[in-house]
Amino acid sequence: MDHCTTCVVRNRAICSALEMDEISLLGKMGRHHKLIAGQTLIWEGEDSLLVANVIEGVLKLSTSLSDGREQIVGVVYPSDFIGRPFGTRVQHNVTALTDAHVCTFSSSDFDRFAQTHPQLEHKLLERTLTELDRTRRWLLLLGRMTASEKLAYFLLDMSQRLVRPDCANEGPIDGFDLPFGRQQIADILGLTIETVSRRLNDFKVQGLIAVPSRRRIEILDREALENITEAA
Amino acid sequence: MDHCTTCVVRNRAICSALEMDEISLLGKMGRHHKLIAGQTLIWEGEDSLLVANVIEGVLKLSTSLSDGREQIVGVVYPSDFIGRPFGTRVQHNVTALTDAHVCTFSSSDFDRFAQTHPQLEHKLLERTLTELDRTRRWLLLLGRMTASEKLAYFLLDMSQRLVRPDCANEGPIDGFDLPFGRQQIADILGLTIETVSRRLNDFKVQGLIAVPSRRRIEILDREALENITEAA
DNA sequence: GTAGTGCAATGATCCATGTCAACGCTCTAG
DNA sequence: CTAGAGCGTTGACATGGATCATTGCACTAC
Repeated sequence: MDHCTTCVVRNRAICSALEMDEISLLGKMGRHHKLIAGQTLIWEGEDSLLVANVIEGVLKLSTSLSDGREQIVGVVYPSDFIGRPFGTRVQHNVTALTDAHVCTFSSSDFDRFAQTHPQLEHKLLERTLTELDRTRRWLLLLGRMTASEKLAYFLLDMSQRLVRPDCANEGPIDGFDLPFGRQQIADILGLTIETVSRRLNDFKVQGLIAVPSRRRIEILDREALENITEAA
Repeated sequence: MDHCTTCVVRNRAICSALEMDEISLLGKMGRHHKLIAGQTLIWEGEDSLLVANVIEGVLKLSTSLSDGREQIVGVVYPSDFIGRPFGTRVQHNVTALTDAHVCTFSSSDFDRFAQTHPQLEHKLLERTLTELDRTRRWLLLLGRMTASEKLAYFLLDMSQRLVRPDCANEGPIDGFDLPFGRQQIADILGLTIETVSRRLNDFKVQGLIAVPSRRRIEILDREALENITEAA
């Protein structure tokens, strides 16, 4: 939680995300926060509007009903932005799934900065449109897919998104560690942990995947998983 | 489907949406299309990327699985934008729910225009962020709500969004005509028509709503509907 | 009027997923 | 070693919503 107005650590994530000169952006403003897995990001002050940029780690965005039912509505990775610029409050919780490092900006600082850097708005718009598309595909998943279809889609999606940054080679990988426990998978897919467990076991029995440890998944038959999502 | 390069009809919607001078935008480019209810907007050529602005009417964005299951992933109203600027293909169908009037721009024209008008990008970003928020709340609905909760939420949402443009007075209205048939309500909420029909009837019996005709809804007990969505 | 068409409502049954409860791993602390 | 906590798995059972089939109601065409 070290406040740093003159930001020593170069914010590589934000710069590479925006394809901008590092120096122009940095040392500007921004508070760096380290979060440990499970910790929720507090939008300090309750009425101070914030925007944040993920530097390291994976975080979830979630909403709940008053009786405790929870739905994860977004998962953010390094270089992604969280929050609502331009004066609207964000209305979901932000929780670290792994240890994480984020950089927050007050909404007013951010807006002021955006005005002088049209490239920022452009990049942000592109990313927001991409996120909207992703979220809309998610609607199809939640509204119309069976548990098996949801899980197959989820596993394939993860195999694309969890590509290690150090492996520059593109393309999905067949073995990966989920940043999620069973409860979180359930909260993403709109299921219960029991159903997640059972359908995952089905896949295992059918030889489509291997689960060598709690969070490790190995895809053995990608094509079969694709067939499950695409029709049924 | 009259092509109009020098656009005579002033595109009020797009201008008011952007809070820009009408003249600056118009006569630029843009093809006007009239769609009749049920008609699907064809992104002509299949590889020409388009952006569109709704001038009049209500349209749905939908995706389907190969076996016919359909999920509506967005509903757009006058002044809303459809499509993906910046060179990505849009991946859902756009269908008119009422007779509609849209104005389309080639993606390249639109992008070129956007570069010289940073306000356009700004407004577009604001709208996209709002739409993303709305879509994320929809995830909660599809993933975690029961049929009754979904319907109550839907009715309340409609009562806010279907405010006639001529009624300048803000606030939700208690009687309105849905631009949807039962099947479309089902496709929005991830239900079947039968369930929609049954739960709607429950509300009727309980005196929460009246349904004087197929598409007309009158909310009699708003508070009760709110209680249904917010907890249960 | 009748016939036909397109939706919506209702009824009977089924099944996928939720619910509740028990059990089993694995890791840590002592 | 044992105790306990935290997850994940498995089993038995309940149920909300889907499915299938029928009926009803407007509206149009003739």
